Amino acid sequence: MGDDSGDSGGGVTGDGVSATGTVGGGASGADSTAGAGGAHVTLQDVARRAEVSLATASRVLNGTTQVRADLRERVLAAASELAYAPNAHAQALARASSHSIGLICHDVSDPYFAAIARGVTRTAADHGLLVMLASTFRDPAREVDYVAMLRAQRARAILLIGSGFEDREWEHAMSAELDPYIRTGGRVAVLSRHRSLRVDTVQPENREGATALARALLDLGHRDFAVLTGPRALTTVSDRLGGFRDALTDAGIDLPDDQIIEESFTRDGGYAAATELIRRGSRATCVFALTDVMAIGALSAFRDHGVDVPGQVSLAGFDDIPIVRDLVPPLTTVALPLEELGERVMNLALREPARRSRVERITGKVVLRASTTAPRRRHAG
Amino acid sequence: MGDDSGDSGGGVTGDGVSATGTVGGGASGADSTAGAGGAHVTLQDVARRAEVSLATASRVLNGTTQVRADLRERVLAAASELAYAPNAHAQALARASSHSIGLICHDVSDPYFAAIARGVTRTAADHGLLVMLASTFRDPAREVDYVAMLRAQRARAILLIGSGFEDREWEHAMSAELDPYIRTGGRVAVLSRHRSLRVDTVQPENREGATALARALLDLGHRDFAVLTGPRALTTVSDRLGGFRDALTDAGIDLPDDQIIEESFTRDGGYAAATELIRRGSRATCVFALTDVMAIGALSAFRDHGVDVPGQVSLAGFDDIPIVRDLVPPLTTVALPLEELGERVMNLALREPARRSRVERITGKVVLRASTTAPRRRHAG
DNA sequence: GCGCATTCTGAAAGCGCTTTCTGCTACCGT
DNA sequence: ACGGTAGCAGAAAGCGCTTTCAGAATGCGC
Repeated sequence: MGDDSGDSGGGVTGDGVSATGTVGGGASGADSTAGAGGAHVTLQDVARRAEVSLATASRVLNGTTQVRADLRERVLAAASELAYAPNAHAQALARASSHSIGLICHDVSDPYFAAIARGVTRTAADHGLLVMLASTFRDPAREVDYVAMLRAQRARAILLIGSGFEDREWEHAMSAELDPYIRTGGRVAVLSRHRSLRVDTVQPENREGATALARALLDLGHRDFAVLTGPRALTTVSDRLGGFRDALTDAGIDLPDDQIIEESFTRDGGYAAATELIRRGSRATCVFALTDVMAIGALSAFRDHGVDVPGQVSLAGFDDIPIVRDLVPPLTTVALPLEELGERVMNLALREPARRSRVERITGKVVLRASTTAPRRRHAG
Repeated sequence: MGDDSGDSGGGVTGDGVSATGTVGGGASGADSTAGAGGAHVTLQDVARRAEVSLATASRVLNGTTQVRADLRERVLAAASELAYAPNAHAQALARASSHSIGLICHDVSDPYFAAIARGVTRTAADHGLLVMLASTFRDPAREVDYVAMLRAQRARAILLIGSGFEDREWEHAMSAELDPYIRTGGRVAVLSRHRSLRVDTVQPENREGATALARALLDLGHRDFAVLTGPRALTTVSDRLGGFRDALTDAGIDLPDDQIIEESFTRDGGYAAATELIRRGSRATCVFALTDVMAIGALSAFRDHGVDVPGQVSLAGFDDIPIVRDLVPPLTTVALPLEELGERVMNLALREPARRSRVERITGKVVLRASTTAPRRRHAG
């Protein structure tokens, strides 16, 4: 009875399946038991077959208490012969706790979220947790709905990965869901700034990152800038835009409103914004796209319109999603350790709740690549 | 009693929260009820507060039966005042069905899976379902474990998105989990070919797609090919490689074994494979990477080693992940409607189970882009 | 060989919800 | 005004599991 079935936590039988072979008997598989539209095998069935009580069967499968070796064997054998799978709902109900966590992001297929989700799922797996993934497709209302669903699921933790909205009504609705969840022991952690949510936070230093980027671009000699931005209501937008603008102001440089183009936070949004910029005949020598994803779209737009990057205009992004290394030219950006961000926010949610909310600040690192150079000549208006 | 709270399905209270204001009383919010580490609000609590029976409260919240208007009001009010969230586990237990589906892929952060996951989550959301996402990180054992977990969760359906493994032991272990799941009413749908799994399938025509691609490349004038491939045990690999090779063979052209480089199915795998190809001094004028993701790595490797694409060597991929439009040069590939694939596999799983497993074949479309041209000159060994 | 401490097993009470099943009230036709 | 029939509320029996509690079996010391 050494180290076998050290089955920590999960209670998943899985590994027992192939052990069936050790049971002497005939070749009768599981098929001798259940018919076509068979009902679920319950712990009761297992107990009956092993000729033990329900309690004993439960104890064996959970390793709660020591159980006499022969009974133990019988239960394990019965469970695997019947291909028993515990009903997680019944377990969750009886134990008043579940093995899943909720992850809410804007869009899984966005490389930014995908990278973070990777960190989250990996970490969750290390703890035997299952991730319930929700994509809001950038609809605030849907975000609230999902929190309600996850609350109903008694998710052990809820992770909000998307940027917060600066919107009174939304904040109110969100709090109305989150507060009772937290009050009953739910854990919440968010990535990026959420104005009014008093929860544990992993906070990329968007403002500082954008400032540092602006300085680096100023150092390259740029004086005329344009910014491709997402919806103003997102905290990420106001932080990055604010930090960038402030750095310019400090350097005595103005960022005219007509050089700030607002579009959706997507590749196509970036494409549209850059196209609009070209249409307006911008004199900017350097364009800052608030996210790499937008920058990718912008890069293609410039290429399609015969604007050379960085020859005619320099382009910078933010996030350092993996793909930007492979672009031509490789993109200057503010690097965030995305996968680690996911890992941290997961760990934060798993840690003992603190008296007051914790904030982990993550510093972005400016990475200058070939998409930015010193301005050669004015980009003719 | 018109169209308000038409609360179809979900039973999520959410929207009721702000209605609290209509109750005349004092400013006492929910805080008058629960303390700090408060217990969960149960339906019983709601019923008590509304002075109705448990059954009535349940009926109101589910819209099962008509309930007298005043009682109905009282229940709704009580629920929102208490910020009641039904316990999904208890519901799942009582109803013997749940609102979640399982999605198993290799790695969410791979654009191929991310795009498919997007289609799946969108479709799932349309049906009020929550997606439990599992990334196996390409570990077959983990894949089986996840099926066990999802089975325990009584997921309404399990979607296997990754390629199947051609491995007896794995197939056996997988069937051992899947068979009982299906037998008890679980729905399983897979994307890509799984040799021994008799389940509903959305099947991209990998073989045919690769054949068509090969023909197109032959038409361009290429005669010397190399292939960058993933692990041979994946059905996707054997199908695409097989189809490609067959087309060459039909044209009387040999694909030497040393021109087939096996690496992991990732961007870095593609990079490594292309680097190895260069090291070997290949005379291939055209390289086929079995996936776009590998092709992206290969493209960067060629660039880093000063090999011009398509000048010195043409490069083609497979899948048409969104980003390939933005590469330089844009990648020739076999386009698969990825998001639609996710949608289809989800719908397949949701449809009434059929007597025998259905197979939806999806034809890939060869898209020639700038990464392939006619061979100019032999790529010097 | 007896009493007591020590395991280990089994019976049973929930966990929070749905859903019969039963019983009531109120309304209809005549 | 009366029987009949909807229509609706409440009691209670589960759903499948965990876990206390009490009881049975084992081992020990003396």
